[in-house]
Amino acid sequence: MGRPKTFTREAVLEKALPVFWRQGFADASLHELEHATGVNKSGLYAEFNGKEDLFVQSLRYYLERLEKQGLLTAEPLGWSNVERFLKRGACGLAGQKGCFAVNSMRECAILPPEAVGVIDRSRSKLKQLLARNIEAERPRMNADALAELVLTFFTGLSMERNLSSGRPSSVRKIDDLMNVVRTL
Amino acid sequence: MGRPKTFTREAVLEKALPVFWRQGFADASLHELEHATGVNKSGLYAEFNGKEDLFVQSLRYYLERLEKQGLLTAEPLGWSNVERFLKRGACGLAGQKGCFAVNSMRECAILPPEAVGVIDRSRSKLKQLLARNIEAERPRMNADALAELVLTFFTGLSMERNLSSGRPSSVRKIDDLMNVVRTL
DNA sequence: GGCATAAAGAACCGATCGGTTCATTAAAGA
DNA sequence: TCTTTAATGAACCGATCGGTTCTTTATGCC
Repeated sequence: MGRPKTFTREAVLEKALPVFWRQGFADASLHELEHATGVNKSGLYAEFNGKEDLFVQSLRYYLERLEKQGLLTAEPLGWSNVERFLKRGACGLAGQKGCFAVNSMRECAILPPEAVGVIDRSRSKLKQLLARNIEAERPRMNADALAELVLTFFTGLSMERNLSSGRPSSVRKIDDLMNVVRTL
Repeated sequence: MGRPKTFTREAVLEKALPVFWRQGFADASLHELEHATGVNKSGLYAEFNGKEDLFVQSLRYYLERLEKQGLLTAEPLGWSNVERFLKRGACGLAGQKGCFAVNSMRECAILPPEAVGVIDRSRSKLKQLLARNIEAERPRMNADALAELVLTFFTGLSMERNLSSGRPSSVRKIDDLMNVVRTL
Protein backbone atom coordinates (compact mmCIF):
# COMPACT_ATOMS: atom_id res chain seq x y z
CA MET A 1 0.00 0.00 0.00
CA GLY A 2 2.60 2.53 0.98
CA ARG A 3 2.34 5.75 2.92
CA PRO A 4 -1.01 7.54 2.49
CA LYS A 5 -1.23 11.08 1.15
CA THR A 6 -1.48 13.79 3.74
CA PHE A 7 -3.07 16.43 1.53
CA THR A 8 -5.90 16.57 -0.93
CA ARG A 9 -5.61 18.16 -4.31
CA GLU A 10 -8.59 20.30 -3.38
CA ALA A 11 -7.07 21.33 -0.06
CA VAL A 12 -4.00 22.61 -1.90
CA LEU A 13 -6.12 24.61 -4.35
CA GLU A 14 -8.15 26.00 -1.47
CA LYS A 15 -4.98 27.43 0.05
CA ALA A 16 -3.24 28.40 -3.17
CA LEU A 17 -6.24 30.35 -4.40
CA PRO A 18 -5.92 33.29 -1.97
CA VAL A 19 -2.29 33.73 -2.96
CA PHE A 20 -3.07 34.06 -6.66
CA TRP A 21 -6.11 36.12 -5.78
CA ARG A 22 -4.12 38.62 -3.76
CA GLN A 23 -0.87 38.70 -5.73
CA GLY A 24 -1.93 37.85 -9.21
CA PHE A 25 -0.16 35.26 -11.33
CA ALA A 26 3.05 37.12 -12.08
CA ASP A 27 3.64 38.24 -8.53
CA ALA A 28 2.84 34.97 -6.80
CA SER A 29 6.06 33.07 -6.15
CA LEU A 30 6.45 29.36 -5.63
CA HIS A 31 7.90 30.21 -2.24
CA GLU A 32 4.67 31.88 -1.17
CA LEU A 33 2.66 29.01 -2.57
CA GLU A 34 4.73 26.51 -0.62
CA HIS A 35 4.18 28.43 2.58
CA ALA A 36 0.47 28.96 2.00
CA THR A 37 -0.32 25.38 1.05
CA GLY A 38 2.06 23.78 3.50
CA VAL A 39 3.23 21.54 0.68
CA ASN A 40 6.83 21.40 -0.39
CA LYS A 41 7.89 22.63 -3.79
CA SER A 42 8.68 19.10 -4.90
CA GLY A 43 5.31 18.02 -3.61
CA LEU A 44 3.55 20.72 -5.58
CA TYR A 45 5.47 19.71 -8.64
CA ALA A 46 4.46 16.09 -8.19
CA GLU A 47 0.79 17.08 -8.06
CA PHE A 48 0.75 19.86 -10.67
CA ASN A 49 2.63 20.72 -13.82
CA GLY A 50 4.24 23.85 -12.49
CA LYS A 51 2.99 27.28 -11.56
CA GLU A 52 0.87 27.81 -14.66
CA ASP A 53 -1.03 24.59 -14.13
CA LEU A 54 -1.54 25.39 -10.47
CA PHE A 55 -2.98 28.75 -11.46
CA VAL A 56 -5.38 27.28 -14.00
CA GLN A 57 -6.56 24.65 -11.53
CA SER A 58 -7.04 27.32 -8.87
CA LEU A 59 -9.10 29.34 -11.30
CA ARG A 60 -11.21 26.33 -12.20
CA TYR A 61 -11.65 25.49 -8.53
CA TYR A 62 -12.75 29.05 -7.80
CA LEU A 63 -15.33 29.11 -10.58
CA GLU A 64 -16.70 25.70 -9.63
CA ARG A 65 -17.19 26.81 -6.05
CA LEU A 66 -18.93 29.93 -7.26
CA GLU A 67 -21.19 27.91 -9.52
CA LYS A 68 -22.19 25.61 -6.72
CA GLN A 69 -23.59 28.57 -4.83
CA GLY A 70 -26.22 28.73 -7.54
CA LEU A 71 -26.66 32.47 -7.14
CA LEU A 72 -28.21 32.74 -10.59
CA THR A 73 -29.95 29.39 -10.89
CA ALA A 74 -32.20 29.45 -7.83
CA GLU A 75 -35.88 29.28 -8.65
CA PRO A 76 -37.73 31.39 -9.34
CA LEU A 77 -35.45 33.18 -11.79
CA GLY A 78 -35.65 36.95 -11.63
CA TRP A 79 -34.27 40.21 -10.32
CA SER A 80 -33.73 38.83 -6.83
CA ASN A 81 -31.18 36.39 -8.23
CA VAL A 82 -29.42 39.19 -10.08
CA GLU A 83 -29.32 41.33 -6.96
CA ARG A 84 -27.92 38.50 -4.85
CA PHE A 85 -25.33 37.78 -7.50
CA LEU A 86 -24.15 41.39 -7.48
CA LYS A 87 -24.04 41.53 -3.70
CA ARG A 88 -22.38 38.23 -3.01
CA GLY A 89 -20.61 37.33 -6.23
CA ALA A 90 -17.97 40.01 -5.83
CA CYS A 91 -17.32 39.27 -2.17
CA GLY A 92 -14.51 36.78 -2.00
CA LEU A 93 -15.03 33.31 -0.60
CA ALA A 94 -11.67 33.25 1.13
CA GLY A 95 -11.68 36.71 2.64
CA GLN A 96 -10.29 38.14 -0.55
CA LYS A 97 -11.32 41.21 -2.43
CA GLY A 98 -13.47 41.40 -5.52
CA CYS A 99 -13.68 38.56 -8.01
CA PHE A 100 -10.68 36.38 -8.77
CA ALA A 101 -11.72 35.89 -12.39
CA VAL A 102 -12.22 39.61 -12.96
CA ASN A 103 -8.88 40.41 -11.38
CA SER A 104 -7.22 37.88 -13.63
CA MET A 105 -8.53 39.63 -16.74
CA ARG A 106 -5.85 42.24 -16.19
CA GLU A 107 -3.14 39.65 -16.73
CA CYS A 108 -4.60 38.05 -19.83
CA ALA A 109 -1.52 38.95 -21.84
CA ILE A 110 0.81 36.87 -19.66
CA LEU A 111 -1.59 34.17 -18.52
CA PRO A 112 -1.47 30.62 -19.88
CA PRO A 113 -3.90 30.54 -22.83
CA GLU A 114 -5.89 27.85 -21.08
CA ALA A 115 -6.64 30.31 -18.27
CA VAL A 116 -7.84 32.93 -20.73
CA GLY A 117 -10.17 30.35 -22.24
CA VAL A 118 -11.56 29.48 -18.83
CA ILE A 119 -12.24 33.14 -18.11
CA ASP A 120 -13.87 33.69 -21.48
CA ARG A 121 -16.16 30.72 -21.14
CA SER A 122 -17.14 31.59 -17.59
CA ARG A 123 -18.13 35.09 -18.68
CA SER A 124 -20.19 33.75 -21.56
CA LYS A 125 -22.01 31.43 -19.22
CA LEU A 126 -22.50 34.23 -16.71
CA LYS A 127 -23.99 36.46 -19.37
CA GLN A 128 -26.34 33.71 -20.41
CA LEU A 129 -27.49 33.07 -16.85
CA LEU A 130 -28.05 36.77 -16.28
CA ALA A 131 -30.09 37.01 -19.46
CA ARG A 132 -32.22 34.07 -18.42
CA ASN A 133 -33.02 35.67 -15.08
CA ILE A 134 -33.78 38.99 -16.71
CA GLU A 135 -35.92 37.39 -19.39
CA ALA A 136 -38.06 35.85 -16.67
CA GLU A 137 -39.06 39.33 -15.59
CA ARG A 138 -40.30 40.24 -19.07
CA PRO A 139 -38.62 43.63 -19.27
CA ARG A 140 -39.38 46.03 -22.10
CA MET A 141 -35.69 46.28 -22.90
CA ASN A 142 -33.82 43.49 -24.69
CA ALA A 143 -32.78 40.94 -22.07
CA ASP A 144 -29.43 40.08 -23.65
CA ALA A 145 -28.40 43.72 -23.91
CA LEU A 146 -29.47 44.29 -20.33
CA ALA A 147 -27.50 41.24 -19.22
CA GLU A 148 -24.39 42.69 -20.82
CA LEU A 149 -24.85 45.94 -18.99
CA VAL A 150 -25.23 44.12 -15.70
CA LEU A 151 -22.14 42.01 -16.35
CA THR A 152 -20.08 45.06 -17.15
CA PHE A 153 -21.35 46.71 -13.98
CA PHE A 154 -20.38 43.62 -12.01
CA THR A 155 -16.92 43.71 -13.54
CA GLY A 156 -16.46 47.33 -12.50
CA LEU A 157 -17.78 46.61 -9.05
CA SER A 158 -15.29 43.80 -8.58
CA MET A 159 -12.40 45.97 -9.65
CA GLU A 160 -13.37 48.77 -7.30
CA ARG A 161 -13.07 46.40 -4.38
CA ASN A 162 -9.33 46.44 -4.92
CA LEU A 163 -9.33 50.02 -3.68
CA SER A 164 -9.28 50.78 0.01
CA SER A 165 -12.08 53.30 -0.10
CA GLY A 166 -15.72 53.02 -1.02
CA ARG A 167 -16.56 49.61 0.33
CA PRO A 168 -19.62 50.65 2.32
CA SER A 169 -20.99 52.55 -0.67
CA SER A 170 -21.04 49.44 -2.85
CA VAL A 171 -24.22 48.03 -1.30
CA ARG A 172 -26.02 51.31 -1.85
CA LYS A 173 -24.69 51.39 -5.37
CA ILE A 174 -26.08 47.96 -6.09
CA ASP A 175 -29.44 49.02 -4.68
CA ASP A 176 -29.39 52.04 -6.97
CA LEU A 177 -28.65 49.87 -9.97
CA MET A 178 -31.36 47.37 -9.11
CA ASN A 179 -33.89 50.18 -8.74
CA VAL A 180 -32.97 51.29 -12.23
CA VAL A 181 -32.97 47.94 -14.01
CA ARG A 182 -36.26 46.84 -12.49
CA THR A 183 -37.96 49.61 -14.39
CA LEU A 184 -36.54 48.70 -17.79
CA MET B 1 27.67 74.53 -21.08
CA GLY B 2 28.46 70.90 -21.76
CA ARG B 3 26.74 68.35 -23.90
CA PRO B 4 23.00 68.91 -24.31
CA LYS B 5 20.45 66.27 -23.31
CA THR B 6 19.18 64.06 -26.10
CA PHE B 7 15.91 63.03 -24.52
CA THR B 8 13.10 64.76 -22.73
CA ARG B 9 11.65 63.54 -19.51
CA GLU B 10 8.28 63.57 -21.22
CA ALA B 11 9.52 61.60 -24.21
CA VAL B 12 10.73 58.87 -21.88
CA LEU B 13 7.38 58.72 -20.07
CA GLU B 14 5.59 58.63 -23.42
CA LYS B 15 7.51 55.47 -24.33
CA ALA B 16 7.57 53.89 -20.90
CA LEU B 17 3.82 54.20 -20.50
CA PRO B 18 2.83 51.51 -23.03
CA VAL B 19 5.14 49.05 -21.33
CA PHE B 20 3.54 49.51 -17.91
CA TRP B 21 0.15 49.62 -19.58
CA ARG B 22 0.61 46.29 -21.30
CA GLN B 23 2.64 44.45 -18.70
CA GLY B 24 1.59 46.01 -15.44
CA PHE B 25 4.04 47.14 -12.81
CA ALA B 26 5.25 43.78 -11.53
CA ASP B 27 5.79 42.28 -14.95
CA ALA B 28 7.52 45.24 -16.59
CA SER B 29 11.27 44.75 -16.39
CA LEU B 30 13.92 47.44 -16.53
CA HIS B 31 15.26 45.68 -19.58
CA GLU B 32 12.00 46.22 -21.43
CA LEU B 33 11.86 49.80 -20.28
CA GLU B 34 15.38 50.42 -21.55
CA HIS B 35 14.50 48.99 -24.92
CA ALA B 36 11.21 50.86 -25.20
CA THR B 37 12.54 54.24 -24.16
CA GLY B 38 15.87 53.95 -25.92
CA VAL B 39 17.52 55.20 -22.76
CA ASN B 40 20.12 53.22 -20.93
CA LYS B 41 19.46 51.83 -17.50
CA SER B 42 21.94 54.23 -15.95
CA GLY B 43 20.29 57.05 -17.85
CA LEU B 44 16.88 56.10 -16.53
CA TYR B 45 18.28 55.93 -13.05
CA ALA B 46 19.79 59.39 -13.43
CA GLU B 47 16.41 60.79 -14.41
CA PHE B 48 14.13 58.79 -12.10
CA ASN B 49 14.40 57.19 -8.70
CA GLY B 50 14.05 53.63 -9.90
CA LYS B 51 11.23 51.60 -11.33
CA GLU B 52 8.61 52.67 -8.80
CA ASP B 53 9.19 56.34 -9.48
CA LEU B 54 9.09 55.76 -13.21
CA PHE B 55 5.76 54.01 -12.80
CA VAL B 56 4.26 56.81 -10.73
CA GLN B 57 5.46 59.44 -13.19
CA SER B 58 4.06 57.43 -16.09
CA LEU B 59 0.72 57.21 -14.32
CA ARG B 60 0.72 60.96 -13.66
CA TYR B 61 1.66 61.62 -17.27
CA TYR B 62 -1.16 59.40 -18.48
CA LEU B 63 -3.78 61.09 -16.33
CA GLU B 64 -2.60 64.56 -17.28
CA ARG B 65 -2.85 63.72 -20.96
CA LEU B 66 -6.32 62.36 -20.41
CA GLU B 67 -7.36 65.49 -18.53
CA LYS B 68 -6.13 67.73 -21.30
CA GLN B 69 -8.57 66.06 -23.67
CA GLY B 70 -11.29 67.70 -21.61
CA LEU B 71 -13.77 64.94 -22.39
CA LEU B 72 -15.89 65.90 -19.40
CA THR B 73 -15.30 69.64 -19.23
CA ALA B 74 -16.41 70.71 -22.71
CA GLU B 75 -19.34 73.11 -22.68
CA PRO B 76 -22.18 72.60 -22.59
CA LEU B 77 -22.02 69.97 -19.83
CA GLY B 78 -24.38 67.08 -20.30
CA TRP B 79 -24.98 63.55 -21.53
CA SER B 80 -22.98 64.09 -24.71
CA ASN B 81 -19.86 64.58 -22.60
CA VAL B 82 -20.59 61.44 -20.64
CA GLU B 83 -21.11 59.46 -23.81
CA ARG B 84 -17.89 60.72 -25.34
CA PHE B 85 -16.03 59.92 -22.16
CA LEU B 86 -17.28 56.33 -22.19
CA LYS B 87 -16.47 55.89 -25.86
CA ARG B 88 -13.04 57.48 -25.92
CA GLY B 89 -11.86 57.38 -22.34
CA ALA B 90 -11.34 53.65 -22.36
CA CYS B 91 -9.62 53.56 -25.73
CA GLY B 92 -5.92 53.84 -25.11
CA LEU B 93 -3.94 56.82 -26.32
CA ALA B 94 -0.94 54.76 -27.26
CA GLY B 95 -2.64 51.92 -29.02
CA GLN B 96 -3.13 50.17 -25.69
CA LYS B 97 -6.20 48.45 -24.33
CA GLY B 98 -8.61 49.84 -21.80
CA CYS B 99 -7.61 52.39 -19.21
CA PHE B 100 -4.17 52.38 -17.65
CA ALA B 101 -5.47 53.65 -14.32
CA VAL B 102 -8.20 51.02 -14.15
CA ASN B 103 -5.77 48.26 -15.04
CA SER B 104 -3.46 49.45 -12.28
CA MET B 105 -6.19 49.06 -9.68
CA ARG B 106 -5.57 45.35 -9.81
CA GLU B 107 -2.05 45.81 -8.54
CA CYS B 108 -2.89 48.18 -5.70
CA ALA B 109 -1.49 45.74 -3.16
CA ILE B 110 2.02 45.85 -4.62
CA LEU B 111 2.05 49.37 -6.05
CA PRO B 112 3.97 52.22 -4.42
CA PRO B 113 1.51 53.94 -2.05
CA GLU B 114 1.97 57.14 -3.98
CA ALA B 115 0.53 55.46 -7.07
CA VAL B 116 -2.50 54.26 -5.14
CA GLY B 117 -3.08 57.81 -3.97
CA VAL B 118 -2.88 59.11 -7.52
CA ILE B 119 -5.45 56.55 -8.64
CA ASP B 120 -7.76 57.33 -5.74
CA ARG B 121 -7.67 61.05 -6.36
CA SER B 122 -8.19 60.70 -10.09
CA ARG B 123 -11.29 58.59 -9.50
CA SER B 124 -12.70 61.08 -7.05
CA LYS B 125 -12.21 63.84 -9.54
CA LEU B 126 -13.72 61.75 -12.30
CA LYS B 127 -16.77 61.02 -10.22
CA GLN B 128 -17.18 64.72 -9.50
CA LEU B 129 -16.89 65.65 -13.16
CA LEU B 130 -19.41 63.00 -14.12
CA ALA B 131 -21.83 64.26 -11.48
CA ARG B 132 -21.48 67.82 -12.75
CA ASN B 133 -22.33 66.76 -16.29
CA ILE B 134 -25.26 64.70 -15.11
CA GLU B 135 -26.53 67.45 -12.85
CA ALA B 136 -26.65 69.76 -15.85
CA GLU B 137 -29.31 67.50 -17.39
CA ARG B 138 -31.54 67.77 -14.32
CA PRO B 139 -32.33 64.06 -14.02
CA ARG B 140 -34.98 62.82 -11.61
CA MET B 141 -32.46 60.46 -10.04
CA ASN B 142 -29.74 61.70 -7.69
CA ALA B 143 -26.84 62.92 -9.81
CA ASP B 144 -24.07 61.71 -7.50
CA ALA B 145 -25.51 58.23 -7.29
CA LEU B 146 -25.89 58.16 -11.05
CA ALA B 147 -22.32 59.32 -11.49
CA GLU B 148 -21.12 56.44 -9.35
CA LEU B 149 -23.05 53.98 -11.48
CA VAL B 150 -21.52 55.42 -14.64
CA LEU B 151 -18.01 55.31 -13.16
CA THR B 152 -18.45 51.68 -12.17
CA PHE B 153 -19.73 50.90 -15.65
CA PHE B 154 -16.69 52.64 -17.13
CA THR B 155 -14.42 50.61 -14.90
CA GLY B 156 -16.00 47.38 -16.07
CA LEU B 157 -15.84 48.50 -19.67
CA SER B 158 -12.13 49.21 -19.39
CA MET B 159 -11.44 45.82 -17.89
CA GLU B 160 -13.37 44.00 -20.58
CA ARG B 161 -11.07 45.49 -23.19
CA ASN B 162 -8.34 43.25 -21.85
CA LEU B 163 -10.23 40.31 -23.32
CA SER B 164 -9.85 39.36 -26.93
CA SER B 165 -13.55 39.01 -27.63
CA GLY B 166 -16.41 41.42 -27.52
CA ARG B 167 -14.73 44.56 -28.72
CA PRO B 168 -17.25 45.45 -31.43
CA SER B 169 -20.08 45.04 -28.94
CA SER B 170 -18.72 47.71 -26.65
CA VAL B 171 -19.98 50.62 -28.73
CA ARG B 172 -23.45 49.15 -28.81
CA LYS B 173 -23.25 48.52 -25.11
CA ILE B 174 -22.41 52.16 -24.46
CA ASP B 175 -25.33 53.22 -26.64
CA ASP B 176 -27.59 50.96 -24.62
CA LEU B 177 -26.37 52.46 -21.39
CA MET B 178 -26.79 56.02 -22.63
CA ASN B 179 -30.33 55.27 -23.72
CA VAL B 180 -31.04 54.09 -20.21
CA VAL B 181 -29.42 56.87 -18.23
CA ARG B 182 -30.97 59.62 -20.35
CA THR B 183 -34.38 58.54 -19.07
CA LEU B 184 -33.46 58.66 -15.38
C1' DG C 1 11.23 -7.20 8.86
C1' DG C 2 10.38 -6.10 3.95
C1' DC C 3 8.05 -3.40 0.55
C1' DA C 4 5.80 0.43 -1.40
C1' DT C 5 4.44 5.00 -1.34
C1' DA C 6 4.69 9.82 0.22
C1' DA C 7 6.60 13.80 2.00
C1' DA C 8 10.36 16.87 3.34
C1' DG C 9 14.35 19.22 2.47
C1' DA C 10 18.36 20.51 0.54
C1' DA C 11 21.17 21.32 -3.27
C1' DC C 12 21.50 22.89 -7.60
C1' DC C 13 20.40 24.76 -12.34
C1' DG C 14 20.45 28.85 -15.57
C1' DA C 15 18.19 32.99 -15.84
C1' DT C 16 16.51 37.22 -14.53
C1' DC C 17 15.40 40.67 -11.29
C1' DG C 18 16.14 45.85 -9.57
C1' DG C 19 19.83 48.52 -8.48
C1' DT C 20 24.65 50.61 -8.43
C1' DT C 21 29.12 52.04 -9.93
C1' DC C 22 32.52 53.44 -13.08
C1' DA C 23 35.33 54.14 -17.07
C1' DT C 24 34.67 55.66 -21.59
C1' DT C 25 33.01 58.41 -25.30
C1' DA C 26 30.45 62.35 -27.27
C1' DA C 27 29.09 66.97 -27.71
C1' DA C 28 28.64 71.49 -26.47
C1' DG C 29 30.66 76.41 -24.87
C1' DA C 30 34.62 78.97 -23.13
C1' DT D 1 42.50 73.05 -26.06
C1' DC D 2 40.16 72.75 -21.77
C1' DT D 3 36.14 72.22 -19.12
C1' DT D 4 31.65 70.77 -18.40
C1' DT D 5 27.81 68.01 -18.99
C1' DA D 6 25.47 63.89 -21.15
C1' DA D 7 25.10 59.33 -22.53
C1' DT D 8 26.67 54.72 -23.14
C1' DG D 9 27.81 50.14 -21.95
C1' DA D 10 29.75 46.88 -19.29
C1' DA D 11 30.60 44.91 -15.00
C1' DC D 12 28.98 43.77 -10.82
C1' DC D 13 25.95 43.23 -6.61
C1' DG D 14 22.81 40.22 -3.78
C1' DA D 15 18.54 38.30 -4.35
C1' DT D 16 14.99 35.80 -6.33
C1' DC D 17 12.79 33.45 -9.98
C1' DG D 18 10.64 28.72 -11.81
C1' DG D 19 12.08 24.34 -12.23
C1' DT D 20 14.57 19.78 -11.39
C1' DT D 21 16.71 16.06 -9.01
C1' DC D 22 18.01 13.20 -5.28
C1' DT D 23 18.59 11.69 -0.64
C1' DT D 24 16.44 11.09 3.57
C1' DT D 25 12.73 10.18 6.55
C1' DA D 26 8.11 8.84 7.62
C1' DT D 27 4.10 5.91 7.29
C1' DG D 28 1.27 2.58 5.73
C1' DC D 29 0.14 -2.79 4.48
C1' DC D 30 1.75 -7.50 3.75
